[in-house]
Amino acid sequence: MTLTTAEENYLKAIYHLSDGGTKSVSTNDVAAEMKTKPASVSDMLRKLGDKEVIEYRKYYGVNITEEGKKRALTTIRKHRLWEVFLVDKLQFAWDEVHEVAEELEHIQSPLLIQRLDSYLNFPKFDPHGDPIPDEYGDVRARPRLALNEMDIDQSGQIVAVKDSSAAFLKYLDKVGAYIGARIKILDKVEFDGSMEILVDQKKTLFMSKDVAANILAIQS
Amino acid sequence: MTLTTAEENYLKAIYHLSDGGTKSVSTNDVAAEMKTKPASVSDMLRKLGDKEVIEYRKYYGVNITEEGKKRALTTIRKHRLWEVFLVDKLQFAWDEVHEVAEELEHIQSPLLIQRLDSYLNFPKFDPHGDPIPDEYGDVRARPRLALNEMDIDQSGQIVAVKDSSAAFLKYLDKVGAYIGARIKILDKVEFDGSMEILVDQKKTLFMSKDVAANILAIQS
DNA sequence: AAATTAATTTAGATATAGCTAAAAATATAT
DNA sequence: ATATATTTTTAGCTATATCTAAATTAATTT
Ligand SMILES: [Mn+2]
Ligand SMILES: [Mn+2]
Ligand SMILES: [Mn+2]
Ligand SMILES: [Mn+2]
Repeated sequence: MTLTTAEENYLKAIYHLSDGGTKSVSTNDVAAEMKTKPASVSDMLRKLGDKEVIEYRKYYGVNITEEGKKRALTTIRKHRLWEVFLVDKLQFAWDEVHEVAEELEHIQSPLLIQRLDSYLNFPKFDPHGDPIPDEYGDVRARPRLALNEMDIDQSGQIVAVKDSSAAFLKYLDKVGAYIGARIKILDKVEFDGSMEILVDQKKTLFMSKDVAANILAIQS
Repeated sequence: MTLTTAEENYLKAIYHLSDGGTKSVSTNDVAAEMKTKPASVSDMLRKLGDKEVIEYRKYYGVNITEEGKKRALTTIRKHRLWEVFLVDKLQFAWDEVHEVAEELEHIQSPLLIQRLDSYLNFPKFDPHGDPIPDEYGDVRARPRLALNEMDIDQSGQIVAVKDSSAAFLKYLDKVGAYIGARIKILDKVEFDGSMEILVDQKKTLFMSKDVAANILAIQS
């Protein structure tokens, strides 16, 4: 059973919204994520249910099936491999890749993806620090926590961003935060949750709680 | 005015059938090329006419406009650049690239194509010897002639194939004919037009007129 | 010139993917 | 328990891209 481009996009959204298939997802949530109307989502959920990639009970939201999870992970794998290609080989900035990858992920050719993976040297993470599922859909997820969840004096390393929007990534570029940077929490303001962070043992950075919540790190 | 994927594919077909816009093209010819029905073509020609990429007079076939030519050449440029990428970087065989390129050519991102071109070192020809239009749509076409048009004792170099089907390309691989090979016509059989060709000064190759007609060379 | 054949278009389907407006079901508050 | 609010679905419409069958136009014979 093949999925159309629209169906693949919906399935990927459902996979993300359900936290990898662990929660059920509402029609309205899908509509918001897909920037479309609930009425259109209802139609699509019926179709995805017929194709057995989701379990759909009218009025009670959807759960992704094992088959659906596998399909979604294939699309996510393709999306992230293309992002690596664009950044590593074509010198795209990390804030320029998402939209193009959103198209490239729908190209149908298992050989292409296998060769691309090998050409890129089997990368494990995309330019935003998100893990790339292997060809069987296995994701080796690292334990990550948002900067605003870290305590004063804790050290770590930035490994990913939660928000991949161009606006956010450009802001990170500007202030000098990047994936791989070593960080230490210097201060947390009780009042508004804003933070002071030491980057690479030399640069001090002030950020709002909102920004901190979108930067993920591993502790060391 | 943006074109849909289907419209881009039709326009490319019309461009090829019209020999680069020099001849008008019939509905039936387009239907055959697109492996679809004349009725579907009539519908599409009306749409392409509305978008002014072709000039459409009912019952009298179509001519591609300047704007249409420009659009078609952009799609052809993208198709051929992707073919080079697949062969040069991902080790695809020249008979494996066409279908994937047929999808990749529709990815919308001028930056992507500009970067891809540069990454591939501004190739002038695709893996089948077809010229790659530059970003302004200019094609520097070499004078080429089919092997069956060459005379005994003439020498030259294979520069392209007319037929890019996997079946034909695999056959060429098997007999050892490839783009860049130096050739000399040893014999032509009057009766059926079949030929005897010397490849790279060492290997003798027998081929039917049909095969010879699909191999293009420059004389030397 | 009329008849026949070939090419092309139109009419009326189907399938996908979206929309708005109205109806229905579920959840929440009084 | 009833009323109200929220969520979700259905109905009906639009647009794209295909199809088959019927109608129309153009080209070719006789
Ligand atoms: Mn997508
Ligand atoms: Mn990413
Ligand atoms: Mn195509
Ligand atoms: Mn080619």
